[in-house]
Amino acid sequence: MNKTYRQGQILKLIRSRRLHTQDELARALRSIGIPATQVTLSRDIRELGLIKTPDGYAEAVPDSAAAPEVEPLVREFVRDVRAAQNLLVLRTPPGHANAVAVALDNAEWPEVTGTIAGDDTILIIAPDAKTAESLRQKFLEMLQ
Amino acid sequence: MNKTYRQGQILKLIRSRRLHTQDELARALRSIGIPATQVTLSRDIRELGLIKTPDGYAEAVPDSAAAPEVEPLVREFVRDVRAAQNLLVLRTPPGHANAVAVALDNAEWPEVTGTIAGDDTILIIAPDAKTAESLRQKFLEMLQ
DNA sequence: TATTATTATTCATTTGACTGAATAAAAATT
DNA sequence: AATTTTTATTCAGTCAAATGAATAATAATA
Repeated sequence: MNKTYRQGQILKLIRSRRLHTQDELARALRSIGIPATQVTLSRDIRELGLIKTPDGYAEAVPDSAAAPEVEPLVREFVRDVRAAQNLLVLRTPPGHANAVAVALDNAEWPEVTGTIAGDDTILIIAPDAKTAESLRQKFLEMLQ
Repeated sequence: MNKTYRQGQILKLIRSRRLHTQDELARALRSIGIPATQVTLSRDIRELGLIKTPDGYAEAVPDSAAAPEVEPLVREFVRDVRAAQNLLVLRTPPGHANAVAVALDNAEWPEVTGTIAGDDTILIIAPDAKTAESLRQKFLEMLQ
């Protein structure tokens, strides 16, 4: 069973009814044909940034929600990294730039003053040229 | 060595100089620290939709460029699929909707009249409700 | 056409992501 | 505080993607 879909159904379930424990959630999922153990749900809950409330599991307020990790996204989607002055230009396959930029924004690195994403290009504004270059190195290391 | 990055560097290389054979390309890559065999490059070239011209390998004109496969993207990114009348709503993690929509647009399925993508939501317009429902099934099967 | 050069495919191996069983850790309850 | 319930972690197994060696298929050239 597909992980992203399972996580989507977890979100759907906790929005529609109160689920207080991971075992309860496991049963709810099983009833819609998605088998998963408590171990897997523990991981899903962390990845989705869910929090446990007296009313059951709930989504965290946006800013504290689980931020996607930068490195896996860079490793999967970044085709090229170029520096120009204090700017960095990352290229991705078509349509993927935004996802990488979202992760970068959430990460709130000091080296990243801001980002703008198009369809296959991300512009990263760094504080200065030196930082941009070291940031470039950081990305290249992620790409090995 | 990372696949997406290697493919990005292949694009960069063929834009900057004429590379006539896959072995030539392999050598060019090796010189910038990216080891790859001819076998791997044969696959990369297909995935990138490159074409062989008298001036060496080149990118295909956009429309005939290699379209990303729908199924792997759906499997990796789609969290939920809902139908309403002749419309289908797909949900993805933040930032990934566009990539899936790009693949759907390129696929030019008869069941998909058009798509609109936001940040984490894709609206698919189908010709009619029946088609929308069968399309929903198609997606659910991809997700197993 | 025969030969050589180039590219694509098959098969086996490697690698990493995902998952579950067992269990440790933490929280809740008695 | 002791017990029970719930959650997180470790370790090992499974599976799919990525890759290369060998080789088949195709294209270019003599």
